[in-house]
Amino acid sequence: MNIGEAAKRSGVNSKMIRYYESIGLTETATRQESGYRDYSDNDVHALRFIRRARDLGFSVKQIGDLLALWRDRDRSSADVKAISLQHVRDLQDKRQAIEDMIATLSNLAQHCHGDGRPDCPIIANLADADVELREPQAESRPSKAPIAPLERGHLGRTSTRKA
Amino acid sequence: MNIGEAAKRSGVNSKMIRYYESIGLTETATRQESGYRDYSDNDVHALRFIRRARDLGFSVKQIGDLLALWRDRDRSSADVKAISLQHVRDLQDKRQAIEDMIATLSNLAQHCHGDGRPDCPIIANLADADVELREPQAESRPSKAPIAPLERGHLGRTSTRKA
DNA sequence: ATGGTGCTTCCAACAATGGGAAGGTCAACG
DNA sequence: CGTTGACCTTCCCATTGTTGGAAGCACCAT
Repeated sequence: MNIGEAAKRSGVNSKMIRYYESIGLTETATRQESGYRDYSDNDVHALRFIRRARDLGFSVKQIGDLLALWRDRDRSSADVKAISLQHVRDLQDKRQAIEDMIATLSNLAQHCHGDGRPDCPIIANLADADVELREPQAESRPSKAPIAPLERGHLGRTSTRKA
Repeated sequence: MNIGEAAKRSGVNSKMIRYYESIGLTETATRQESGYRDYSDNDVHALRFIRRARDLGFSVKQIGDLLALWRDRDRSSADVKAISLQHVRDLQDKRQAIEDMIATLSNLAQHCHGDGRPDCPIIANLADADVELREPQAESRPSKAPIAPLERGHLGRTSTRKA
């Protein structure tokens, strides 16, 4: 079948199918006489495997490892589990980083009037991390908590970075 | 002061400082007679502002907006709050996506022996989403839950994508 | 003057994806 | 038969934010 059909059936679009081939994630597709790439049901199956793994947030590199294990009938399930659990830990780290950001920013936003006046604790905090927040609108809170850490370093960005 | 010193004081490295200038996020730095960029305490302040915003996961585009508001003494805090709350929503979406992945993958991993045997529900699920999991090791659970959704589409990847 | 460090610019790469141009193929239709 | 339109091919470019390097000046200390 043509690449378009394979794309439709696998849920991976043509562009990506060619890309995955180009980086060696999938085997080099056989060609029809026309020069068109030719795909079998088996190929579609592999593409679906890739798509599912991508949906689970696996990197292309990890998927390569998983594909190798998939093809290896003698693999040990421990190998697969190790990759997966490592990925789960990566995801948990990301989640934590995001949650920290949400907490800090929500806290700041909560203390921002959000009206026409220029005073804004969010801006003030970005400009100078030492600023403290005034007490919230109408809540029982110690009011003097020096807000979130937001010190230096650490992995603020969500993007995957080189380990 | 030289760029290296500004980098040290702001927590933004030289490479990034030049980059931020090149994309117009910061103003064009004045030059010393040597041709070296020259930075004032004020510039360092702005760079710190940028770093904090990056730590909170704001995109460069958003930071540009926040910087404009920072410089505008007549800004309304509502504008700042709007940007921030939108960002919080973006972060929450990301967190949700990640949590879904964690849930699915943890579930699969939990059902994987992780020993030398080749049977592995993780691989099986990637290969064919219809496979069902056998009952867990030793837990009270309905055992027949057709595992996580992981249907098609949606935003599986964590990376920021064009809206 | 010589070395080492810091600065300059420019170019490339990463990951994963999308957009588009320029051209060849195929099937269907008049 | 010819043309149209949908599909395929390769190749290049853009994205986002960051890092790496190379080649070439500037500065400071010995």
